[in-house]
Amino acid sequence: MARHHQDRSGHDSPVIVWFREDLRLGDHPALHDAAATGRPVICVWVLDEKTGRAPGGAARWFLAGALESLRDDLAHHDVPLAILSGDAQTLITDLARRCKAGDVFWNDRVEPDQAAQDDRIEKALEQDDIAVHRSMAMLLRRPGVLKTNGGKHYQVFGAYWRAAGSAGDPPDPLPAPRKLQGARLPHLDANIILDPASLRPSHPDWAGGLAETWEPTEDAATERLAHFARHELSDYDGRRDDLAAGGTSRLSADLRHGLISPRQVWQATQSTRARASGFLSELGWREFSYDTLARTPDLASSNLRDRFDHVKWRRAPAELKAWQQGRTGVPIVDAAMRQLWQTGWMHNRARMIVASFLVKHLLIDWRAGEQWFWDTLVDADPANNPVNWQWVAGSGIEATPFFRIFNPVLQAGKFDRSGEYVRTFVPEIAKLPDRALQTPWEQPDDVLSRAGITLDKTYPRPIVDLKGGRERALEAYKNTEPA
DNA sequence: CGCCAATTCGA
DNA sequence: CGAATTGGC
Repeated sequence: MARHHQDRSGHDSPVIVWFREDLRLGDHPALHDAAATGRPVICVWVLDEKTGRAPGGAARWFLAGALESLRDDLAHHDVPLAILSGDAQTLITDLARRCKAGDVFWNDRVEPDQAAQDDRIEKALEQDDIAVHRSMAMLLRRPGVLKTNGGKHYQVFGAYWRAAGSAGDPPDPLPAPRKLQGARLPHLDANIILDPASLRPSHPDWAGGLAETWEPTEDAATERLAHFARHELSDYDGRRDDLAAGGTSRLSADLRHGLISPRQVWQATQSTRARASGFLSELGWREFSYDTLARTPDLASSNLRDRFDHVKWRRAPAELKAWQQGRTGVPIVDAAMRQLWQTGWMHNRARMIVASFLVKHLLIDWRAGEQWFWDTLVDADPANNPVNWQWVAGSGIEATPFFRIFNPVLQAGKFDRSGEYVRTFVPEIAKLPDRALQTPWEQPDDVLSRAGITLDKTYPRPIVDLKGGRERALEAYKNTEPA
């Protein structure tokens, strides 16, 4: 525990806890340490859209609920949460001065713009003689800690994760503070107060689908983790790739916004069977992605491999739009894109299929796909999202070879064998028999008419010939090979 | 966490 | 002769 201040009159000065991507009470080092001072606590959260990457629409919807829920949870302890909007440095330093706080606690951010802002704010506060206490809670380990023997950053996930394994287990999660004492908020100008509800998108249709799918509260996230660990984890490897089975953890949005912590996930999944499964390495990819983001500020805008700067991406706005709206004419792609639009989430296997289709078959710049995911995923993550898009495009670390091009029809045969995924999200072709479902354009008229389908009217023909698109991509990617 | 075609396997 | 495996792209 660090040094504490007492104000000159001898009263306990309040301490401030600045919440960021850690919207929970459990395993929250900043809140935990603030509570341990025994002094009254004020909590604050700031939307600073000019620092880092402003959250996309679906993430804002999730944030709205998570903030309302956090405010309620803190209110049970009579601790206030100020939800503000504007320049974080101005707002935090001003709040600290005005409530005569002696200490400010936060859990560090990793995104480079935000990390730099944290450093600036720490300096500004310390000039005011306010102590800053910083912890790491959003990752199992601070970025940059694990290095190769040559002192370099790992370029290959497998090596990175092995090194992480031999570096020992991460610390156990902290309990939620049992006793918290709130302080009164000072008067806040109306123009800096943010009503979380205003973060929700105005499209009622969109918000409706999100509300049916997600419950952005710490309690629900904790419950989901426990349920996954107890009932689903043991068969994770067998079911994770089944598009319709729901065999994945679905914890991505909770992790992204910090309704649960990676250390809690780690602890919940330590059975022998769980450790042998592929699940923990998914957590590892998240660590690896943040490790990359920490030293690559332009991760979402620049190819990690320069050779990809010469790829001639197609400008094809109509095809991009068809992809976004789920009307490419390839059922498995359309099902996935509609799942994304309707629920704010897409199965991981489906993410690979639609990304490969956009970047390879349509030869459209991965950044266009990355941006669409950023806007529409409730779990849109500044590290995972660009790292995975660059992985598919081949421009990233440990990327797929340029000639690895998913055939969406074969993928559908392997991972949507029953057709349940396509039938759920592309109902207009649901009456096709299994063997015809994934390739309506290849079916004779009688099969189509029995299923009530008129190509180009009730369902489109593919916007790209799969074989031709594949060959075009191979040609375009040729010059990305190492010399 | 490839595709495809050639080749080998195995009932 | 179809399924499984292999190797180049």
